[in-house]
Amino acid sequence: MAERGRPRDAGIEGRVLAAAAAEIRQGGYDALSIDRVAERAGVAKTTLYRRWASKAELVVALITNLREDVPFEPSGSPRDDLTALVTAIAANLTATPTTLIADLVAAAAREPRVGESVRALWSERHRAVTAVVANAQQAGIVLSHVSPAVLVDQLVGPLYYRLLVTGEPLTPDYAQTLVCSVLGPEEPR
Amino acid sequence: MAERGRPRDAGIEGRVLAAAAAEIRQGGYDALSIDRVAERAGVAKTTLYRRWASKAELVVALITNLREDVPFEPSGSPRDDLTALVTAIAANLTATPTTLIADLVAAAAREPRVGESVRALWSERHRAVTAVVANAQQAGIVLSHVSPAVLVDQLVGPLYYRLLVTGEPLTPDYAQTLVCSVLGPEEPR
DNA sequence: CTTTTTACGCTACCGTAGTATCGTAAATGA
DNA sequence: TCATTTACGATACTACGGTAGCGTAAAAAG
Repeated sequence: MAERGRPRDAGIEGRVLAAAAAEIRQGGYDALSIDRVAERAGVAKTTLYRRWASKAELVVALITNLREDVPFEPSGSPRDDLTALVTAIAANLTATPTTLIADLVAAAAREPRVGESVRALWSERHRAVTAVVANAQQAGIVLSHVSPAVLVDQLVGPLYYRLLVTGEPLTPDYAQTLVCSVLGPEEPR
Repeated sequence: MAERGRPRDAGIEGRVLAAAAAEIRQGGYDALSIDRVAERAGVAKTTLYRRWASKAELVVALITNLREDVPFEPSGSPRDDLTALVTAIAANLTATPTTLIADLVAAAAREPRVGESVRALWSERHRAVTAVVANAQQAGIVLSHVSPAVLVDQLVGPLYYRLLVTGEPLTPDYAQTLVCSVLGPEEPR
């Protein structure tokens, strides 16, 4: 059962990811050069490619590592929950350089493995939003007969559309408007 | 007023675009090699770069050229119009290789000039959808108080979101569901 | 100790996008 | 005719992502 050959150097992965993080932080996806990352980490390029199949996979691993899980507890008010979730996603998108997201999306479309990783990255939040929408619908707050999955697409999709296609900014205001459009106008208390 | 130096060879642009179209048609964005396009068109690479600043700009010019304007006449029924428009956009997106769209989006995020071109490409349809939504809202068919621009984002954004992020297919059914979600359930006649 | 297996570094290599330089061709203006 | 200006082709170059091959180091199995 034990490993047969020479064991992998345990420090390499961390050093490479640290070097990659330092590079990508100041210049985005394009500025991250595999040669430079390898040199900075004191590692041969071939060794780097033994761990990650492509630059895109390295970046995905990097993002996955940097990601802090935003804990989400339902507050009882679906409207507040949805607003918080959508706003958080929007904030996360604006905090990340657009070119990085775009290049990641492009890599996901090109390489199936990267696509899976990217989708796994977002599935957690996607599920959270879906759950809140489904609850709101069952509670009668959402009047639409449309399935929660579609409503989620209409909450989150516009964020990506604005970011990647129209280039318009993602203000907190906009996130709230999206929620209002799905839930209906806020009722006065 | 007349041009001063040696005039540009009028046939080059067409030959290059034809060669590029032939290459991109069988392999997408990545398969399009500038060197091969230049060789195929019988043109020096430097001449090619004198006309298009980057591979992305060449591809944008290519798409712009290939694009046929889909004429749209309002039918009087906003629901039918919206369904037709959204379905047409979805069909157009699925007909184009996803990697091509993704790479174009990535190039748009990287190079401002490409971004303008890409946005100009879609602005026409975007305006058409906006006009229909605004009319429907004024006619009282759409009950939402949300601005037409946001509703348009919620109609079109999910298409891109599915295509580029979640990877789910864009069925005609889905387009109709999006319209129903915005307009409310269809009323029986 | 010897064989086998895996990891590593190194060098060389391929195809790519894009740039720089240079000689030359084709036009205009004096 | 001659200088100027622009376009073109050709060559060489840089930096990049990614691959192949080789010698060697470190472990386990015999």
